[in-house]
Amino acid sequence: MSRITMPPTTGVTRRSGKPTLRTIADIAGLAVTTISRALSDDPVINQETRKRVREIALQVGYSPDRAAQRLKTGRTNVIAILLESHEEILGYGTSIMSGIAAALQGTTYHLIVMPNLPHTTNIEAVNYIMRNHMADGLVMSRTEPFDPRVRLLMEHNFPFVTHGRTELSTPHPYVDYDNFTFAYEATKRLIAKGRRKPALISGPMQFSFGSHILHGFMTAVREAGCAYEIISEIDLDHPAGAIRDRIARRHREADPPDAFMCGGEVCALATITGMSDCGLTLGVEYDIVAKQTSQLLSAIQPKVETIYEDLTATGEHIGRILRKRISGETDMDQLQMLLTPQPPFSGGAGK
Amino acid sequence: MSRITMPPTTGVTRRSGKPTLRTIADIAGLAVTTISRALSDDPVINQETRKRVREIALQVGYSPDRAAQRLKTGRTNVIAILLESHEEILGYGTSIMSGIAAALQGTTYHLIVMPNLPHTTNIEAVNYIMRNHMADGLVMSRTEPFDPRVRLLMEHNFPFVTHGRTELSTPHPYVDYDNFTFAYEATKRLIAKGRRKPALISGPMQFSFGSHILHGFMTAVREAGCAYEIISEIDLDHPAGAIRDRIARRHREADPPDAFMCGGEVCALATITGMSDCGLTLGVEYDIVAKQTSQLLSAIQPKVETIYEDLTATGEHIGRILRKRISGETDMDQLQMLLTPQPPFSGGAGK
DNA sequence: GGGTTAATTTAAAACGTTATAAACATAAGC
DNA sequence: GCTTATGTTTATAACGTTTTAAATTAACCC
Repeated sequence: MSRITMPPTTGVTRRSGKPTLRTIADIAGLAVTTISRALSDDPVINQETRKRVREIALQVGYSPDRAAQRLKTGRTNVIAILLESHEEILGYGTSIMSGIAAALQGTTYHLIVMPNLPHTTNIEAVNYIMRNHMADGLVMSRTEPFDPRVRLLMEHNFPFVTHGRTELSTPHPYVDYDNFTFAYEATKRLIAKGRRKPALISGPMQFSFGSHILHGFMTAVREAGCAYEIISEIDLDHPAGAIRDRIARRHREADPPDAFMCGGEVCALATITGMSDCGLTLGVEYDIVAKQTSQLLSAIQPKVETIYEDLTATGEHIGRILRKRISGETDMDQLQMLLTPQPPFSGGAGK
Repeated sequence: MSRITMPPTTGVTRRSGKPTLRTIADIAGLAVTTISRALSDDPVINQETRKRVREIALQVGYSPDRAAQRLKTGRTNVIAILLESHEEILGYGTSIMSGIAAALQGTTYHLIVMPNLPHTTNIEAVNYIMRNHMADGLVMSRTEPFDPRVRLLMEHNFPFVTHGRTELSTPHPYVDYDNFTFAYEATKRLIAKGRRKPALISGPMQFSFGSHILHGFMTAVREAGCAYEIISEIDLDHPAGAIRDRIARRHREADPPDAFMCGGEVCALATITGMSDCGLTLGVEYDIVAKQTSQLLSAIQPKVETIYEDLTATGEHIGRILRKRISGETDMDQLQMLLTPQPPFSGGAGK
């Protein structure tokens, strides 16, 4: 019996035209292993060989098979973002995603969307992603002070970045907008305009940003020693119609506010409409300062003063930080970022 | 030399705790192949065996390794959506994505986002996705009458669904909103209110929906035999500020329009503001009919009449049709869908 | 010129799955 | 008791990559 072994199937009959490492190996007359190492620029491979292999790869239009890499290495090269349904307004989700995608541009990472469907809880989605290794890292928003998702992720040492801080004792990667300073400065502006009684339409209190806004607002009104009000029954998550009605109703009761601190553009528009229902004019009988995340409000209602939050930039930071975290960074100073509202305040970003 | 072969590594020492087919095989005392077939409910496997294997799988929390499946079968189980940067407003992208994700719920498909970064052309992104087999199917919006992306995809027989129709001679899968009927009925409403000269703020003409809107508008004004105007210099893609300024400027010139057909909520708000700059009141000196895609406009300005387009439902249809297409459906009647504006018009959906 | 070391390349195995073809019982036909 | 059929299970190979360990070549030293 002949002992001569035929070489394994040579790269002639592939199932599709797509070039693989073997294609390059056949052309270069080298082994598949060598090609693999050359392309990952392993210094153990001769400098010249590496160059030649790179050139052939470029020429045949090689790009590595993600499934094979993932199977072998256990890394998915995927970043997942948990999308919430009430983020559909004014492009919050899309802006953040564009930013993340921009930060991922030029890397091997792809962005996949895990929408939070009504009947799935958030924590289930997180569990699912971890258990099935759907991604190498995760992005979440709407963090709660003692967010159970964050706890779970940290327990499993799974890389993630939150948009928003928590109050958990163990530090974790985050990117956040300084909503305290935003609310503080916004409220001070209302008071500086000579308004007597500013009112707050707050974020939902179960989320961190809600209490940051509240805290900023309260600090400003206490410093000024003026009257204030926290509008009851509604928050930023309520539909515009509900906010509008509530504001109008409030005005018809005793001692109404004459200034509003709004955490979002929709909220500001709804407030203006509610006041207008009562015959009041913005800039005359009352003022508003709002957070701006798109170009809509300032174009429609320039009389609303705004403080800008750049969500696309936020997304870029999130993407960059998540990459750092995945590649092993543990120094929290490198993994946390607090974005300060822009001028006329303390301009620029940085922790 | 002994000819006895040791059985291949048994599933005792895995690299992680994650159960695989081998885990189940070891427990059941069957071969890996059998498990694979049993789980795919292959009738060649004994009914009882199938049941037993399913139970074990459930018990150990098995879920198949997507990378391995993908490597073996060549199918990615991924749907990609091409995201455009100007879709960031009012949650267009997020709504569509939620809808698609809902249609994908319960299947093995994941949704990945391919953002169209400024320096990448759309056609490059399509090419990239096809060449690298990044997905089994693609979703695109903002179709042009002779969309080169659609041509390319059809040439390669790559499954896709567009949001919007083309005028290409070869039919292809799409989901579209009937913008002709929308514009026609909207314009008729303006005329029915006794308005003398309706004006159109059109979509960008390079896109199919722009010309559908124009056509609907023109049909209505010609039937009525009334004066009309197509506002020059701006379209729906312009920022709210630009639309506002243009509308105000136009009003100060000769023979201004007294009614507006707006293709979007932002456009309607900008128009109202522009007119308000000239001291005019909606519902008194002029009227607007607009397309509604969120709850914002109707809450803020109930005096604007709207016709609703449900983008999440659109996304669901897109998802369902793409699945059909991927699983081999070729009957175009099953793969095309035109959504008709809701009551008081011809209500309901259907081609 | 044998022995050691360094530089470079390579063979073989493995990741978890599925497709192909073969093996194994059991029953039926004559 | 031999084939033929049928129902059920299995071994083997393959998808394209990376990792481990081994092989090959070149260079250098006494």
